[in-house]
Amino acid sequence: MTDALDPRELTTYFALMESVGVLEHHVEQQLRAEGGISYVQFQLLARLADAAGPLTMTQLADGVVYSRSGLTYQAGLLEKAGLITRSPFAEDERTTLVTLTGKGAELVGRVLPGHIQVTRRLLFDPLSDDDIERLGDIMTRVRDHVRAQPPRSAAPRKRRGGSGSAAPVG
Amino acid sequence: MTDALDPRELTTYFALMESVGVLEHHVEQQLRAEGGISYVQFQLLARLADAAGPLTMTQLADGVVYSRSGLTYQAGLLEKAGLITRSPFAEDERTTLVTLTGKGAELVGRVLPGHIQVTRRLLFDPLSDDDIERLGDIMTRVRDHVRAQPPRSAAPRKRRGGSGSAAPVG
DNA sequence: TATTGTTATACTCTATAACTATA
DNA sequence: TATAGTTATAGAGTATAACAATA
Repeated sequence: MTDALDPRELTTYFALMESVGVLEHHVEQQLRAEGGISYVQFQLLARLADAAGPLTMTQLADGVVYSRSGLTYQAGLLEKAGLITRSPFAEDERTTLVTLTGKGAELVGRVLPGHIQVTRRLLFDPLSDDDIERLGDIMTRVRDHVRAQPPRSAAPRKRRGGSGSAAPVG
Repeated sequence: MTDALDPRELTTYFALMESVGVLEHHVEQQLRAEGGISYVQFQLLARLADAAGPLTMTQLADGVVYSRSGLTYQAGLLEKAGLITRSPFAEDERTTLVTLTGKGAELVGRVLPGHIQVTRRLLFDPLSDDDIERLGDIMTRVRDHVRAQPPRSAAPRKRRGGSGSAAPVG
């Protein structure tokens, strides 16, 4: 449990977070303008498109939305907009299955090219093919690692840690 | 302007965004619990700590907050909490200088070790030293690239693009 | 008892536009 | 005219807790 702050790690971390923050902001604007959806909504739709079949609410949420209620809220919006449908799952009646509609798939297809363009312009432009491959390799490993991490996203923690929490600023 | 979707780029991009999303969420929780601040607030304080001197509001915001009002809001909270002070700048009286207080510096110092720990556990654990160095190199280039990008963050765009915008989901 | 999902509610945060003041 | 910052306000999004229903 070394506390020493490796400056190389710190630099890497801050560059990563700032870059992704700016990228995400630009991507949000593109999605909002061309598709009328937020980035979270895009992630949910894209995940369904990728799955090529229905997902349960929990599967859908994992790594995207971090509270059950937030997920229900987003699913409600997407359903109201006709982009997904929700239906019961006979084999486990607690579960809700989420299916991408044709309209939803169409929206993903319509929005993706511009999305890619923004990503190219901001993220890939200054990188070589080798950089991209290496970055993909690294981040795939990180993603698998964080996915394997104990605290499941949609399952809220119960415990309130022994040392208490600091007084909030807001 | 190629629209073709290079699958390698897409994989890289999605892995990057999901990883950082999860990392940011964990970091938010750590900051909230140990320091009572949000990630945006941490970024602002850390930027001031790094600058080792006052910054203007605009310099402070760049790449962190994307609207002037959002910045004023956050600065208001931080000032109320005694973590920063705002003062006029004699050489340009439109400008507000933001200074980190001792309490603010103390908070950054107090929160940083746990912050690093979370980052290590989620981001750096599955990476080799060489990966980290390469990732740092890549993301530093990307950060410099996005910083150089035309649309300055705190300066809102005026134009409303010719093709109009899509109907919002919400 | 644990898990899946929904609802109600309170709160945080962001963005838009209108405004002030200085360059 | 353009830039720096503030204010008011409205809207989106998130989290907590209480709830119902199934495993």
